[in-house]
Amino acid sequence: MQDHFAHIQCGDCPIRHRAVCARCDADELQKLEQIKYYRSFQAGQTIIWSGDRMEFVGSVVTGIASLTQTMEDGRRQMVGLLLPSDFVGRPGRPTAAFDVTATTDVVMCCFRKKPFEEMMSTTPHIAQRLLEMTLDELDAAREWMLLLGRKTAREKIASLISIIARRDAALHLRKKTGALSVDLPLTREEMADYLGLTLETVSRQISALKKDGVISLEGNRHVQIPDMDRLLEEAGDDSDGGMLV
Amino acid sequence: MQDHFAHIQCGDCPIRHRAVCARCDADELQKLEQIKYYRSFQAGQTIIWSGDRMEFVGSVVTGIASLTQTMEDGRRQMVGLLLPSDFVGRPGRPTAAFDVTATTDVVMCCFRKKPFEEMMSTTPHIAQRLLEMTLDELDAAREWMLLLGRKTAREKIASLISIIARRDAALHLRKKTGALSVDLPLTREEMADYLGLTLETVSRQISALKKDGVISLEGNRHVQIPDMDRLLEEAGDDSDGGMLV
DNA sequence: TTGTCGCCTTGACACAAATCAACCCAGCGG
DNA sequence: CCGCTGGGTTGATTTGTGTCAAGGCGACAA
Repeated sequence: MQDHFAHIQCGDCPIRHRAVCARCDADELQKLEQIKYYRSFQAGQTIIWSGDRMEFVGSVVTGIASLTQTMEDGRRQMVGLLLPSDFVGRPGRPTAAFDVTATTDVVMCCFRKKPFEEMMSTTPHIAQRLLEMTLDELDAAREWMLLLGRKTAREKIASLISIIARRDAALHLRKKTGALSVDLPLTREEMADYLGLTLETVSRQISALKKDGVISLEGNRHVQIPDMDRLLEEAGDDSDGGMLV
Repeated sequence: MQDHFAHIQCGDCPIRHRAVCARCDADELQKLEQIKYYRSFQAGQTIIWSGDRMEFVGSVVTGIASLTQTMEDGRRQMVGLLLPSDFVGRPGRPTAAFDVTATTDVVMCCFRKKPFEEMMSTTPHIAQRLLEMTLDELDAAREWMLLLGRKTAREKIASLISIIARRDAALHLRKKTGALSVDLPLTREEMADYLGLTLETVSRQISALKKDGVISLEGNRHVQIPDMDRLLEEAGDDSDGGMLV
């Protein structure tokens, strides 16, 4: 990925925080150590409610969390998927704008918000780093708007699978050639909420892609991708670069 | 609006740049004056092509511009609407991610990118300001994802009208009580591209809302809103706060 | 073993929105 | 005056997804 993803490991934390980048010096890292703590959440547990006062910012260390929005009548839309190393929080904002839910068991590395914000105002490159990350998220959200507004159900499914495959590959630093396989970290219903579909349509389209040989399944969750280019073509994706989920 | 929208006028520029806020001192403003210039665009003209190298950042001064994405087969999705005072550009990024098109005649106040970025790295509050603005845009994009993924055509139209009314009211500092009226700055087709619909559906739903007395029309573009709460109810909107377009 | 539960699949049918098509109207230039 | 063009409306029909309903499968507990 691009150089702006350069990041280093933060103390004894097993993941690399993208917000705490290689530009941080030893002093800064030590300050971060002092305000950091870990929190665990069980699958299904709500990490943050929309509108809640947030007392921390942080990164996902292990597990998957999702950002969702719900209408009064129960219609739900997932607006973001948080994978390990993804940043959570809104520096400079007192409250959360969306629900954050643990999809699997989740461990988060949190920084107390107040001191983190103080660091931000004295350490200009942290604000710049966060700005870059937020711009990436904004691009991703806008890409997703194209998917939600204009793609067919089949294209939506193909897009989702290829994006998870890409993120997965980036995370595990696997090579991108040959046959890939991915574990879908979401239930059919969660995929539906992400894609603006119903779970039945998701199921049907996955079956259709399987029947047409675009993917093959092993169990319900494990997907093999014999030909990534074919999948991308099904996704209707011209831009196969840069997209974050 | 919230205090983070606090902003001051920049030199002789007729609008207030939200990125150049009250925290800027005289020195900083003078630096900005030196790197600023104006550009005009005609309605329909493309301001920036996706992928182009961008040599400036700036704000819309007058007119309306739109951020769009197009698939190879021509399907289009508008991913943002840029009204006067909205910021354009991606500090820290060399290229544009989406097409920017002038919907009406547009005047932009631009800052040369390189010196602007240099100012950013020496003036921490500008990066923080931009981070806050980008977080707002991200929230708006995510709200729009709910609209695109889960709302009906009727709800989409009602949402669009109420959002334009709100932005308009904020811009002109009108009071929000009593009957409102708004000019739709978009053609039916542009609305369709924004809402993930076809222009025929847009037209039909506007007619339906008119028939049901939720809005009334004067010409094609001018909308009166007898009862804003009724419109918000039609929009299925719980959160009537904060949303930017 | 049997029952239950969560997750998933598949079928039949309904319906909202897309598609295709005709037409209206205002503005404008010749 | 005319015809033309761009934007907008409305109708008829098709179609992609949603909705409702039944059932499969694996995990787990009694």
